[in-house]
Amino acid sequence: MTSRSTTSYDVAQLAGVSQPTVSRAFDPKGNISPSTRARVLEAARQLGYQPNAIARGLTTQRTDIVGLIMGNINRSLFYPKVLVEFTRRLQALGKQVLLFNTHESRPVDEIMPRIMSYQVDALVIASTTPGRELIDRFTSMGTPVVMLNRTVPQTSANAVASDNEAGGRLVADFLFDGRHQRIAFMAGVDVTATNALRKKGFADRLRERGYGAFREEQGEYTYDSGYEAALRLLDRDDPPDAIFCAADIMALGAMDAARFKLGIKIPDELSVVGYDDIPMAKWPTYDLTTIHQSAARLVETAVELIFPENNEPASGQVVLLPGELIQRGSAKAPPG
Amino acid sequence: MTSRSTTSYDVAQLAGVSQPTVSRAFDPKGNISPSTRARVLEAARQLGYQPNAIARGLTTQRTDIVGLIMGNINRSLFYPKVLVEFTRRLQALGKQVLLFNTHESRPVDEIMPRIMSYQVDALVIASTTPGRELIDRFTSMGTPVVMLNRTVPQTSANAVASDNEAGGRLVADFLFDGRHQRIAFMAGVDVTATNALRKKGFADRLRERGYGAFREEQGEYTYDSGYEAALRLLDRDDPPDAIFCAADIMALGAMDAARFKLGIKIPDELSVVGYDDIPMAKWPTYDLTTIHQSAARLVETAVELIFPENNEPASGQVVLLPGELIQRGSAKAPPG
DNA sequence: GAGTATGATGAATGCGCATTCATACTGTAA
DNA sequence: TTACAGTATGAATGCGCATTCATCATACTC
Repeated sequence: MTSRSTTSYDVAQLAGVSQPTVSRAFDPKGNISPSTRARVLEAARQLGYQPNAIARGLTTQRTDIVGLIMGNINRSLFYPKVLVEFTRRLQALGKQVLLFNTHESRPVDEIMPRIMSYQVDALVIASTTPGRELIDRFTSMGTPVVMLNRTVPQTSANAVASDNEAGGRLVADFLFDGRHQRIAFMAGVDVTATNALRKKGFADRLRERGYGAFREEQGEYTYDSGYEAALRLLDRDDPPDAIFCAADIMALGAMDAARFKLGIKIPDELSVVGYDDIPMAKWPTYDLTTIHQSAARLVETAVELIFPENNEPASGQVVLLPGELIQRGSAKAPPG
Repeated sequence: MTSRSTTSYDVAQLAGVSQPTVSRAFDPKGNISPSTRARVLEAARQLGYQPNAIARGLTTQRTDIVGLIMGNINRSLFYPKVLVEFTRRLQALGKQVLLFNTHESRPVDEIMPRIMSYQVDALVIASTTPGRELIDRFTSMGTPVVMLNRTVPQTSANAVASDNEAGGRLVADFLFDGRHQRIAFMAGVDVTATNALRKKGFADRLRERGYGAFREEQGEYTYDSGYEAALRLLDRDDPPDAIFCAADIMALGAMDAARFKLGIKIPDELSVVGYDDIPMAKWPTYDLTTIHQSAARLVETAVELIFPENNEPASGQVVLLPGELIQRGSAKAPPG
C-alpha cells in the first residue's frame, strides 16, 4: 500500500547503470548515448517511474510551478477563461499553475508567504491588488511578477492590461456620434484602476467633443448591482438615453431592469454599451454592444513577459492591449 | 539580485540556535521552549524567512499540494465555482491546488505522469474521465482520488456526484403533473454518465407514470447547441409543449431559439426545464425552472472524503447528493 | 604509434528541511 | 547526596534528484 515510491536508484539498478545516468536519460540535453538512454527509459517504463518534481526542484532551484493569485474568479466567465488559458499555455511550456484564492475580506498580502514558500518560478496576479513591498520581495529574489488588468505604480512587477482608457474613449465617440442627448455612466467598484480608467477615457473624450457633464451611478461588477443601478438611473423624469456600463455583467442587469422592470425599449429609447465582451454579450436576448477584450491575448502577452523565448524575464514593463468596439443591437449606431 | 534565499541555517545563526531548533519553532507540535521559539520566530521575521515547502515536501513526503484536473472549465460558471470553492477550502486546511487542464483533443491520461511527478497529496478530477489503471496507480501509492460528477466503475477512486437519476425523476413528475402532452428531452453529450443518468431517471419515471415515448434531440452542453437542438425539436408541425434540457446552459439557448427565432411563448406554449441552476437561471430574462446543484456542497463532501477530520482517507466511496427542483417561470407548474 | 580531443559513465556532493538519536540540563524523590 | 524522570537542545542523517568532477574508453591527428 504505502510502498515507497520508485526512485531513480531503482531504475538505475534495473537498467544496470548508475543513478546519475538515469538523471541524464530524462534530461533532453543530457550527455548520454542513445542506446543507454533507451535502456534506462525502458526500465523506467517497467517500474512506472517518474522523476520526482519536488526533489528536482530542490536541486535545480526551479519548480516549474507558477503561482496564480485570483480573487473573485467566478463573477463572470472572463477570469475563468484567463485561468484556463494560463494553465494551458504554461502546461505547454512544461509548467504548472498553483492556484491561490484571495478571500474577499482578507488582504492579499496574507497569502504571500504561502506562495513564497512554494518557490514559484513566477507569479501572476489577477483581479486583486497586492502591496508594493510584497511584490518587490518576489522580484528581488529573481521571481518575475506580472499583474493582469491591474497596475501598481513604481514596482518591478510587469503588468498587462487592456487599454481601458482608450476603450472608454471609443465608447464616448460611439455614443456621441450616435446623437445621444443624455448619456450616463455606470461605474464599477471605485477603487479599481480598471473602472477609473474606463471612466477617465470616457469622460475626457466626451469633454473633448464638447459634451457636458453626465450622470453616474455605481454598481459592483455584478448582474444584480447593474440591475439596481439602472433603476436608480432610469426611474426618473428625465432618464438617460444611453448608458455606458463599466462591465458587461452590469450591462446585462441594466438591460433587464430597463426592459422588464421599466418597459423601456432597447435600443429605441435607450442605448446600452458594456465592456469586456463576455460570451453572454452575443446572445440574442442581449446582443450587447461592447468593447472586446481578448483573454487569450492577455495571457499570451503575460506569459511572454515572464517566460520570454530567448531573453531574460521582463521587469517593470507595462503592456496595454487595445480593445475593439463590437457593434451589436443594444445601442443605436452612429448614422452612416 | 539572485541572492541565495534565506534558509533555516541563516535564521538559526541569527537566533543563536541550531538549524533543527528553527525547524521546531515552525512546527506547532515541536518540542521547544516558548522563549526560544519566540526568539527564532523574531529572527525569521527579520530575515523574511519562510520554510521552503519544496524541501519540506521532500523529507515529510507530504507536499500539501492537491492536484485538480479540469477539462472545459469555462463552459458555465459551475466549474469555476467548484474551482474557487476547492481552492478556498483547501487553503483553509493549509493545502494548495495545483491545476491541470485537459485538452479537448488529448486524453486525460497523458498528463497523469506530470501530476504524479508532483507528489500530490490527493487528486481531484472534475469534468473529465480518466482510465481506471491510471487512477489505481495513485490510490495504490496511498494518494486518495475523488471524482466529481463522474464515476468509473470498480475503481478505488471516490466519487461525489449530484444524484442525476433522482433529479431526472423529479423533472418527470413535475412535467407530468403539469399536464404536459408532448414532452421532449434535450440530451447532452452522449458518453457522459451525467447525461445518461438524468435521462434514465427522467425516462423511467415517465414510464412509471404511464407516459409513453418522448422525442429527443442532442446538444453538446453549450448555449449554441441548445439553440440548434431546440430548432430541430420545435420547428415542426407537432412541436413539444415541454422540453427537459440536460443542462441549464442548453436550456437558455433553447429558450432563446423558441422565443426569438420561432416566436413561441414561454411558458404558455412551451415549458422549459433545465438542470444545474447556474446563476443565469434566475435572471429575469430566463427565470428558468431547474434542478439546483450546490457546488459548495459538492466540494465540501469531496474534501471530507479525501481529508477526513479524524479518519483515514476514504476509498471507493460514492456519494450522491440530492438535487432540488427550483420552480421559476419557464415552465407551467402542476395545478394546486 | 604516441599524443590529444571527444564522449560516456560513475563517485561524490549538496539543495533545505524534518527527524532520529544522543547529550546536557532541570527538578524531584529516595 | 544519588538516582531518575522529564525537558530542551544539537549533531548527524537522509529525502530524491541534478550536478560537478574524475575516470575510462574510443576516435582522431600527425
